[in-house]
Amino acid sequence: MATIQDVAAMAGVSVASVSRVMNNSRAVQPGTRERVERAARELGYVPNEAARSLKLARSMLFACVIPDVANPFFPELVRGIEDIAIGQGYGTLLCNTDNDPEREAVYLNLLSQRRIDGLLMIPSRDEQPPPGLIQLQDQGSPVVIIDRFLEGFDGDSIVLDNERGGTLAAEHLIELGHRRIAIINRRPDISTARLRQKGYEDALASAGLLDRSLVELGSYSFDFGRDAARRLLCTDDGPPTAILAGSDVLAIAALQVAHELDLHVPRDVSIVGFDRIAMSQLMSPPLTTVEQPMYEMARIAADLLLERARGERTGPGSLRTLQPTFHVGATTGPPR
Amino acid sequence: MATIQDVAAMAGVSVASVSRVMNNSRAVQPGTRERVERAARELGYVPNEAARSLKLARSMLFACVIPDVANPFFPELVRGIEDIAIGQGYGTLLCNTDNDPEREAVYLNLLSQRRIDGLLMIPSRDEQPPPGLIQLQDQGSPVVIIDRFLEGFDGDSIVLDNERGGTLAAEHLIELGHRRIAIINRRPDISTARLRQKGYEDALASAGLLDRSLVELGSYSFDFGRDAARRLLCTDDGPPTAILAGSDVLAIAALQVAHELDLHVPRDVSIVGFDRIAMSQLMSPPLTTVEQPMYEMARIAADLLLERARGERTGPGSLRTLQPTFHVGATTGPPR
DNA sequence: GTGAGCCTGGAAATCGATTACCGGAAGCGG
DNA sequence: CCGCTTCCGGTAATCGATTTCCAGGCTCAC
Repeated sequence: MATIQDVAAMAGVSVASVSRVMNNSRAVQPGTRERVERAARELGYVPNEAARSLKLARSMLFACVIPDVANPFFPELVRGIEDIAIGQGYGTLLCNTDNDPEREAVYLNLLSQRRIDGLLMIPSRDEQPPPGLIQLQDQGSPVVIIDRFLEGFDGDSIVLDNERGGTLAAEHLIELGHRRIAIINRRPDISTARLRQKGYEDALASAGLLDRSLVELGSYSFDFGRDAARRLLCTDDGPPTAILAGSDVLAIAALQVAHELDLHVPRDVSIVGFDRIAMSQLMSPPLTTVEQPMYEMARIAADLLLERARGERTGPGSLRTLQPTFHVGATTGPPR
Repeated sequence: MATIQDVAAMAGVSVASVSRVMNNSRAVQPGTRERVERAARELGYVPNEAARSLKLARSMLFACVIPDVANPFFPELVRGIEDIAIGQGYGTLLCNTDNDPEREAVYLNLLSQRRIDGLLMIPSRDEQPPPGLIQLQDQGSPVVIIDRFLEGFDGDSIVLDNERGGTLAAEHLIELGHRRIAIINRRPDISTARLRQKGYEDALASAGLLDRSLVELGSYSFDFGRDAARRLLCTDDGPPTAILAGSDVLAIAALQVAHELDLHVPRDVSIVGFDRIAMSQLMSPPLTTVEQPMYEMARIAADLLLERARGERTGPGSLRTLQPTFHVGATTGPPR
């Protein structure tokens, strides 16, 4: 591997000149520049980023800590940050936590060692920042928490107005004339589920339609969605005419169950999702759902990280709340 | 930020001892170890990975270069390599090329600078290795090409027996009694499409069923799938009773079109996909498809990278071909 | 008692870049 | 022609770790 020394020797100049040519950091005589560039080319010189990082005390690395890239909800987020990062010469480290605090801790430690210049994270828990996060912040790495609300976190956050999203979804069904509206949602252990639930319940309650026997709380998993939908739809005493699902994955599970029971959607049962993952629009029929603009959120986050990494932005963290957009697809209609 | 010097000073020992304690690289008196560990803890010392990388001439970094994480086909791959990598203390850099050779080149250059210890890649073209790839290999970074066959590449490759997969899919439909079988596939500009196509055509031809007017070649995109399916199914002169789709995304598009045309699947038309992406099994009905075990392929690739990175494996590249598994879902049945 | 061998710890070189500082040459106004 | 500034190149310190080499002390067998 050719080093800056080799290039300097071949070009007959000092390493300082080579560095200046490579980084355009100071004026250099055209002749010198020419010789350096030729030497670099001939030797196939590629600057060693580890050495640069060490000297410059920055890694040119962002990290994205999320539960699981294979979950259809997250890839857009990764794309968003990655697109911005590469445009500015930053690499992006991907970390899947599986919502496991231990695995998360391992990653945060790894990122600490690497002195990353920015972290975009969806925390596995939302009670309090994990120790690794605090450490990273103490080191001076900017952190943006996205999607979930993290209790006691001191940094930038970007979230969706989940409560409003829940309200929009519920009101849509109420306006269509539904009276028996079920809810399938994750148990309220994370902020997104909690707030969406509040949105649903408040809207239903103020229309006098809240029926606790039609509420199924569990996880965001496909399997829970299937189980819950089966319980709701297989009942004898009047199944619901509509289902509010706390995520698109839950909605898709419900849709599958409806198909299996030979129920027509939306004639026999209306279904509303939440998130608007890409997949929800590729299905047939396309899902009525509340959009959470993940790509956009990631871009905003990446810009925040950049500004802080460059010192263009200082001071306390900010909380930015985006408004959801409601999209009427083909899985909702008036009840029979 | 505390450095190894600070820890040494606080513990009253030399930096060598601190390093030895942190890395367990040589015996150290229990008393010394104790003092070092206490000092490290109190100072919140985190070793600087850039300095280690520089000295040790290794980055503890793998990279994964793929077209797009947001494409449902790739996340499993990323998960696979990431799971192995973190288990061995390696980080994973994610690079989305969008199949754009220029963006790919930018990334390969970035990875060169970082002296990554291993690269798992799906090349944007398969004619010949891009210059950046050669450079990376010259640097000594092991490279594994996955999924596609890269002409003239000198390294390890892992591919599926796509031709066999195509044959399996076609034979399934032939055995069910279909006579008018259409094909929707990507144009044969990359090896996967080419070989799958060959598998389809050979099987159909040897049954005397190949009908070129029922072959639609374009891209793997959802939109092309819709257009092609519409052309095939909206015709007056006897639409096909079955469709072989070159990917699950194309199959899902065809399924959507069939629904829109009020055609029942599989009664009116059978559909077979390829890849078995997670989504294909969440739909209703679940897709009949050829499985390409992406997670498994990624794990094998990661193991190869590790072995080469550690010098446990040397010598010329190998080509490993995995056999596809055929899964009968609910989108195929006998023709009417 | 003594030399060989082991154990432990420290001093210093090293990895490959960046850049502060220095100095010589050239330009230039008076 | 002199002194000041500007331009450009080089020398060497520096970032924060690892590791080689060396030395002192101890054990132990003979």
